[in-house]
Amino acid sequence: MMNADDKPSTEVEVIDDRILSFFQDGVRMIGLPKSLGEIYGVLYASPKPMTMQDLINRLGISKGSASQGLKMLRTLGAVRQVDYRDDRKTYFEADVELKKLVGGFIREEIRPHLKSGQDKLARLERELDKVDDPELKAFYEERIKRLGRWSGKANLVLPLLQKFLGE
Amino acid sequence: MMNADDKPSTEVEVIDDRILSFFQDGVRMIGLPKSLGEIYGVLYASPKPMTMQDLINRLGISKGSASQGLKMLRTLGAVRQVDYRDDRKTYFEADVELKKLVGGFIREEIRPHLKSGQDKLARLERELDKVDDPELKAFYEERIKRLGRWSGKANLVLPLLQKFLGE
DNA sequence: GGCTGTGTTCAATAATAATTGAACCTTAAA
DNA sequence: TTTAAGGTTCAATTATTATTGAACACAGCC
Repeated sequence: MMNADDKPSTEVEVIDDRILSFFQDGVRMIGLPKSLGEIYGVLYASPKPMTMQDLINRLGISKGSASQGLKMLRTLGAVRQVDYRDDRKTYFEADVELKKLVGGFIREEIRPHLKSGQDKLARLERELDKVDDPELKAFYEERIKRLGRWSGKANLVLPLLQKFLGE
Repeated sequence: MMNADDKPSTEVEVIDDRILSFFQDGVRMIGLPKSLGEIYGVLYASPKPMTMQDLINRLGISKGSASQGLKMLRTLGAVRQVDYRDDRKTYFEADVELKKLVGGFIREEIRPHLKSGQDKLARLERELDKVDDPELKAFYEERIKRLGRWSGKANLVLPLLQKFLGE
């Protein structure tokens, strides 16, 4: 959360740290590792693109962490590589479009779970036939149908959400 | 996920296990401990109210876990105590209203984070005055304002979400 | 009172998830 | 073709979270 040496000195560093801590909490809320929030936070608070080494210095994290964190953030669409100076290094900057962030999160973290849930449901429905007791069968039928409705609603609401947060 | 003895024998037990596994994944997705999903799943799949001891037997978990899990599920509004038989025991059943579940989750897990984020933002804005460099100040101003917009959108969207999932 | 069944709490422990660091790959410069 | 810098991967380690179990509280019964 702080500089690598734990001593924020300038006013700007204080602000950076606050922004960082904002994102640290933010990612926890949606169940992503803290370091993702930290990396994104640093990039979000930086007027210039940064290299992996910059992040390592700033946050005091390992090369492995930085590499993996950036990878994940890129697949989420939260961070992008940019051309900047004619280095061998790769430079990164935060993508600050909420639409993009939410979209990436839904695509990577929500959809797959939802899908696997729906597969499970389909299997469950087939299982149901084998229940003999008609009363019990009716009970399960209702409960399983309800799960289907939940799932359907989630499918409906996600695009709406994305749209709403997008404009 | 299975019975305490790991041998689902009847068809009904197979279905129960499938429902259970459905919820195990479901709670992971929203970042709650697996055991909550298990407990809720058992109750969701049960035509009758159950006691804590029933859950302990079914899931092979400890008394402490069961007690804590039920407590959490009650504060989320996912499970409720019901009168059933004139026992000394307390009986529980699942609340199956999606509205209620989503509402409880938003209230207990989302709102507090959102609130703390908004507090952080307010402090950040005050900090901003102390930045001298006008260019840098403009940059931070933009970024911080953007965070405020995100936060505002979240505040707007939550009630809508709840409404949409409710009917 | 003492005893038993039901439930809660919380420090200790176990399980899980995140982070590290060493080995490795690639590319470009020497 | 050797060296070094930038980057990735993944098994080992560390940190974090969840679960346990023992101690406790309460209520009804004997």
